[in-house]
Amino acid sequence: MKTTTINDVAKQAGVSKKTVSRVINNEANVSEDTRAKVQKAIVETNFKRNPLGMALAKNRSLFIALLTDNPSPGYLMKLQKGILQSCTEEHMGLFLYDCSYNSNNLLKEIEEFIDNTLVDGFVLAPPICDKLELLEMLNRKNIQYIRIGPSYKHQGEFVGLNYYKASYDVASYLVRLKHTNIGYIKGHPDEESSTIKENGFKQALQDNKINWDSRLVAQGYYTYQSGRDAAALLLNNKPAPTAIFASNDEMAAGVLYEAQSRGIKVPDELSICGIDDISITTKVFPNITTYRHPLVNIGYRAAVLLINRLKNKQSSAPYGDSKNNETFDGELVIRDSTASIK
Amino acid sequence: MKTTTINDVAKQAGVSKKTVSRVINNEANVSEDTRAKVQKAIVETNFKRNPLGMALAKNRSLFIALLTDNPSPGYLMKLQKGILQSCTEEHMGLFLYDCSYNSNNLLKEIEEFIDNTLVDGFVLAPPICDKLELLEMLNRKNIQYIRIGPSYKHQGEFVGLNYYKASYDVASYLVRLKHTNIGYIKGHPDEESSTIKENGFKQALQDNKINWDSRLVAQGYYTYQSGRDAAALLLNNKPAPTAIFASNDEMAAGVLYEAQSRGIKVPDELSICGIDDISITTKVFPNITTYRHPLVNIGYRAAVLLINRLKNKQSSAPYGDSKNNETFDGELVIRDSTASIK
DNA sequence: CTGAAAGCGCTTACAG
DNA sequence: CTGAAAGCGCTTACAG
Repeated sequence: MKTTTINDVAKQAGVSKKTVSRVINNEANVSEDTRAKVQKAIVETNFKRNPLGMALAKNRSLFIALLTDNPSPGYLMKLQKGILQSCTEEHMGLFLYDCSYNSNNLLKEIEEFIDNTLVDGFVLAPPICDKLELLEMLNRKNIQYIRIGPSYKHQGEFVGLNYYKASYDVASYLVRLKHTNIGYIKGHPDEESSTIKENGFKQALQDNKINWDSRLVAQGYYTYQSGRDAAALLLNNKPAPTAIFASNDEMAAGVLYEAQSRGIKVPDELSICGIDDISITTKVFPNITTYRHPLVNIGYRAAVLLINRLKNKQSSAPYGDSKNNETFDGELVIRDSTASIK
Repeated sequence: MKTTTINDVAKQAGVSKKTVSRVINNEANVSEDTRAKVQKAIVETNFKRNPLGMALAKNRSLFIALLTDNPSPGYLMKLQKGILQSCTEEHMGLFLYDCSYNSNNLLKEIEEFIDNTLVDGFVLAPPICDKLELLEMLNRKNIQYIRIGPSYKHQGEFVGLNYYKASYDVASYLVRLKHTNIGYIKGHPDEESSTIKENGFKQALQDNKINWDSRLVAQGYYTYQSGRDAAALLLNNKPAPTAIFASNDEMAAGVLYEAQSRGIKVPDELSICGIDDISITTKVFPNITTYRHPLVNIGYRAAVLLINRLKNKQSSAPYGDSKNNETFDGELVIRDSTASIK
């Protein structure tokens, strides 16, 4: 099955292939007449531009990749879904690359990946989006990227989640339920988001005149197991907290398990909240109250911004230092894992 | 940063670029002497073959893609992880494409994806791997693929899971726990695996002289919600089943939720089992007894087989009709959602 | 506004 | 065993 090339279109339209190239790239300086002729020929010959030809000539593939470090599956799935959707709309393929945050030769591995696939854009998911050496390497190699996460040391563009509002709102909600003895499980110490969420939590306490008690704070790492472990610690307090706020859902699920394995009734004896609204929150019993981040949308927008940037760069349209950042708000989602103090 | 090309290597080694090409493709007919010279030059110039150049010349990208229909996230994540691992080892990129099984123009969309990315190989996950029109289209376009799932109408190669053994073993285990009133939730009616699992279940009942009771069988669709719905139906039976065997974990999690929301104690009043061993089974309380399929391994092997095939085809090595199928066994994993009848 | 030439990095087909 | 030529499908840089 011979595919039709730019040459076939040129012949059919009676123009040079350069002119065809102009049309498919939407360049200026083509008379309306010939443009129409070419477009007609494109349809007639069922022409599709071969991306490899373009990539080789331009030295840019327009392929993008999602770089992850295998965080919570539910989080990743939603993000991935949005990114994929945008890529499909833009007729682009999405590469996947799963790396290891702590690998010693992380940078080398990623450079190799770039060489092997010739991607020229990355969507960086947390926690990899906060890895400064990586961002610097990408800058050096002139590989475009967009970060999923809050602004970080002024590197690159980002699509942000409003982590502060998330934790502030969740904490305030728990206070409205008359909880004052609230355990808090922090996120991974290396991630920007952890600090921001903690600040939101503290501020909510302060605004409600509740004292901050360090015995009610436990270190987590955004993983299920770390949520369990932290809950075990917090629940050993006397008196035990009446609510535990885990700074992501993956940990909240761990808290729920730990509570249930100790025979603690949720929400009657313990309220539990998370952040993100990943799928597991509606699969466990009881469903977990959380703060919904529009992750699918966030992934979608991140990919759109990245792809637009690549395309603009290609057509040498103005692309200054103006950053196209977007920050998404979310909303509190009240479910069955929280109840008010009687 | 100018990258070094085959020409640079040729110059450095004092040979023609064709000879360099021979060396990097491991072709015969190169004297050991020049091969060594070229290899030395490759190292010295830090040469990396540009995949786009090769792809354009050969009209094959060696890129592969994972084609999914967004099944249970946990299932997909494990599969993806294995595939990714193999791709990384082989220095290949993995494209992702999420399609909609029921889309009217599924085939057209996939053809477009192929045109846009020039992938020349697919890993087909269930349920998409059982879509005959798709397989035929891929055959026609001469796109290689490997299916994750049992043999199906003699199409293509596959990496199979032993579904029969899975359900036979789980059912037998429930019988050993003295359950005789066992509810069964079938898989999606369009998927081969559903029939095979049901056969395994029936055979186990028969071998243990337990009568098959159609009121104890409910239709599921491999989704969480369908598991809940089916459980609701089954639990309305009088007497209610003492165990429910869902033919995948996603549904088993739904069963657990439904039971708990009715105040039914698991495992004391109801035992629950699934199949697959996806991550949710160890995140809910109680952890769910299941049959572990080595999904990471399965994904890994599938990608290895596919990539080898592509490479062999490329080097025109013998590639007959000999199929390289592999079938993986799994193992029963007993956890806390099952108990014996007193 | 349009096109002929040269080139991106590699391979195939052929000649020696 | 080795290489010069032509080509994969597209674009850039230039000329008109």
